[in-house]
Amino acid sequence: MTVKKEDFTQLLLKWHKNENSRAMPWKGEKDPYRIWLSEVILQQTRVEQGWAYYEKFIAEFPTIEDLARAPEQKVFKCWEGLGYYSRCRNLIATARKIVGDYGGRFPSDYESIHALKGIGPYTAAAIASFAFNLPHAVVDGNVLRVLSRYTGDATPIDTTAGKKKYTALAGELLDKDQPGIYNQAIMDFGAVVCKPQNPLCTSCVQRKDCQAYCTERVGELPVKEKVLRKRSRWFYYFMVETPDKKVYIRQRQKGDIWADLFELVGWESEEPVYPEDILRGAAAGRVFGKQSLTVKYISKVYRQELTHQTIQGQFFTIHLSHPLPSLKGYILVDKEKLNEYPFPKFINAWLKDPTPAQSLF
DNA sequence: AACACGGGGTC
DNA sequence: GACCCAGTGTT
Repeated sequence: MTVKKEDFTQLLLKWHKNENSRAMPWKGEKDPYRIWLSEVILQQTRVEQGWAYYEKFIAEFPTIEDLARAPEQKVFKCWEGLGYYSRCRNLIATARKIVGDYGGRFPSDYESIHALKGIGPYTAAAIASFAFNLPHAVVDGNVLRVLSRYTGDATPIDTTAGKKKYTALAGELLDKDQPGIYNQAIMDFGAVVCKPQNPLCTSCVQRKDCQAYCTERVGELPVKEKVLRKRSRWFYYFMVETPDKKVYIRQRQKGDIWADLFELVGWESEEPVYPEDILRGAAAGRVFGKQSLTVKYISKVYRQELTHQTIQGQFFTIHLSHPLPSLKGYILVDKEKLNEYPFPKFINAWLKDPTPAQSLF
């Protein structure tokens, strides 16, 4: 499929200039630090959702030096609730690398930018074009959708072959005299006009040459190959409180969901478990031994839907008569200071509003 | 190439 | 409930 670049690109730029009123705090930004920060926040994240986080990060860490020297936990606390927490870990690592190895100055060529942690082809192209005016075309979900529809191409966008094909086309269509403007324009166009659902085809400036529109296949494009599979997980957590109002928490390790965030004492099950069985089970015995403990509350069943998982679980409030002699891997912190630690949304839902007892059999 | 990784909006 | 969002890293 060949595309007349002069048509597509010129119409796109004209639309951007005359009809695109989408405003964002980082638009037109030239500081590579701010561009980078906004792009990482926006990976797989809607502009509306990332907006407040960007403002918070800029206020808290105005420069890359501020970010590089900040305690990790403080940065994670700022990221709390945004999801995909490896982005935060890589953000910290890259800030420290740039400050340590590049004297605080962002590298200014595509390959060096791409080599940084948390920066893939999309983010590297965004930074290269927005900050350094380099001719690299961004390929995000918007671009894939726009190009698939415009060319009427049913090649799946979530395959290696598809990405390669659309990336090549994106590079051809790029206006190399103003790559930043062009990249901004095509992403806004995808978000505002060529939307996933109910695109604004009847008023679209590209409709005359849009193959999907002309052949009435807009609703069928782009094509995705992979089917989403969901897994169910159950988490049973204990707020184990000592007489002096301290509780046990630990940091989750990498390799699973919520890496680097904190969690309460607890364990996971592949199947739902009755509260009675949780408390009677061997695992509870290993944790609490013969210690006399009081179960103050058992929460309702909390549930959270994620893209690839359904999380369910319950929270037990336990009061100890004496602190446990040792609880390997856990730290003991003041209950009042729990809000200084980043927790998954699932746990925060209960921490912020602990539902009182169900039955205390 | 396939899969894991959050949370939220829209229909 | 299904799909998608200014994707990246690991295996």
